[in-house]
Amino acid sequence: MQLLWRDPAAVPRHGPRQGLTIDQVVAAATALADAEGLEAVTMRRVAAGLGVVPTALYTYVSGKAELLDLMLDAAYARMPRTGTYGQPWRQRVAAVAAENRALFETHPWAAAVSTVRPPLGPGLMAKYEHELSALDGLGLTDVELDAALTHLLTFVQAWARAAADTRAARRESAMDDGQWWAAHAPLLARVLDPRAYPLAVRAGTAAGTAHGSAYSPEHAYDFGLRAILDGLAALIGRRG
Amino acid sequence: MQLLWRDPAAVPRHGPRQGLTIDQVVAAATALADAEGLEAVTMRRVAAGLGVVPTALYTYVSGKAELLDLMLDAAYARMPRTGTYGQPWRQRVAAVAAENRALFETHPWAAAVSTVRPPLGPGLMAKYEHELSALDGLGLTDVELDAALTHLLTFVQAWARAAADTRAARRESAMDDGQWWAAHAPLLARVLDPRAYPLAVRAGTAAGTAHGSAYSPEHAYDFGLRAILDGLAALIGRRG
DNA sequence: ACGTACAGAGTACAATGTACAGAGTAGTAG
DNA sequence: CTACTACTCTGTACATTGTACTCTGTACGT
Repeated sequence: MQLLWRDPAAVPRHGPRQGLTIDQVVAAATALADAEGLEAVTMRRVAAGLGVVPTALYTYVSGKAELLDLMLDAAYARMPRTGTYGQPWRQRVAAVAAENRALFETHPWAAAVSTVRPPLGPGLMAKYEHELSALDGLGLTDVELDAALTHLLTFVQAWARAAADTRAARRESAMDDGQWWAAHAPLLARVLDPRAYPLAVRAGTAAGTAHGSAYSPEHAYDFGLRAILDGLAALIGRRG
Repeated sequence: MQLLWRDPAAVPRHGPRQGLTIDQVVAAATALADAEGLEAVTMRRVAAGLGVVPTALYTYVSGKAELLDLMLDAAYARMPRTGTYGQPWRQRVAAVAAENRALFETHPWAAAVSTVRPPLGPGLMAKYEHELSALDGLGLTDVELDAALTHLLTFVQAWARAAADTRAARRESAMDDGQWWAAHAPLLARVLDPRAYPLAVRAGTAAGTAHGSAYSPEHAYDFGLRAILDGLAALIGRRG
């Protein structure tokens, strides 16, 4: 908490100056996560990137969990915030979703770190304030405002996790969807009886041929965002 | 894949009989995950629970990832499937959501394991077939059917993860929300200026006092499910 | 009966987060 | 100016993880 806000009451008075800054540590860890994923962020590698011994990092952060908090809040703080004042509300809300989607595309690791009881730092506060403003003036109560935003953000994060998992599965199996299907087709043909699973085979085939794979992040995002906007419209209609 | 479907072509012909069955291994791992969470599921502890040396498990599964696949498919297979034939569609869809919510309440670890390119086993197929039937007959195309179900399941899983994170945060900080707030209030009061973050402070306070904490899983579920049903209603209205 | 293919035991290794002890440094109190 | 104290950074150490490898013994097919 004190670190998140860079609380000046927390700077030490005695001893040698620190050779690095918290921001350098956070930046090094973020660069590593961007380049090689969250699992590459080990205390040893972050330290090596800074020319320092692993345990030296513990004078900057209390542990790895706190480092992740700081990374996330810093990423929030850097998010570009589209000005959408005066635009129709569906566009404003879609812009919020797009900003979060862009965050997860720049920093795929951000989707993987937890978000409940999140790092209550300046980055998150600025983000929250900005995103609430996109939903303001629709006649919702304050509680509904918060719930609607949470619902939207939950969707975008879940989508980003699914998209990242898709990429990871593709990479680690070293097959594209066609190869995967070819490898498993014999067993599946024997076992996926259309009489036992009529709807599943029908819908699965339809979705598969429409998207070229079992799961299409692109289509899921478009469908999901539209559904959420329609759901929000119903709430607004009830209130306004 | 062969293991998921218990392919009889995969049973060995020579050598000693296996002292255990795959199902015993999966059951032991599941029991461990239910009781102590996914991080307690180590090959060593699963093996110890079965009275066997860790590396003996590798004659049953090819690695930990496959074990998790088997656990998930088995959990899918055990899910009770509510018969909702003839009920209004909103009730049918809500029942699907409730079944998945119940799954994640019985097996919190299930929310944490990935779901894209999922274990295409008998449990998943039966689940998929059952859940599609709840959405059938609404005038949606097959692709929309699949997308709508995916959207709903993504929501329930994301909610379950958030709920689990909430519980975990509470446990590991060893504070309830009141204590947490009391511990951080001085700094937050200094730093959360209502003039800098007017909407955030207003909506955050409103949500916090309404739910007794920053995030209420219960409220998020009710709000989210309603929003999704409303969004689906709009799609159905457009089609039907 | 015998060789082959398998089950399970034991050992081993690299990687992780971080606790702990020691050496050196810079402010502050006397 | 000196001594103390609080601090930074280093190095070593440990428990824990998944799993590769080797070895011993077993039971089926010929």
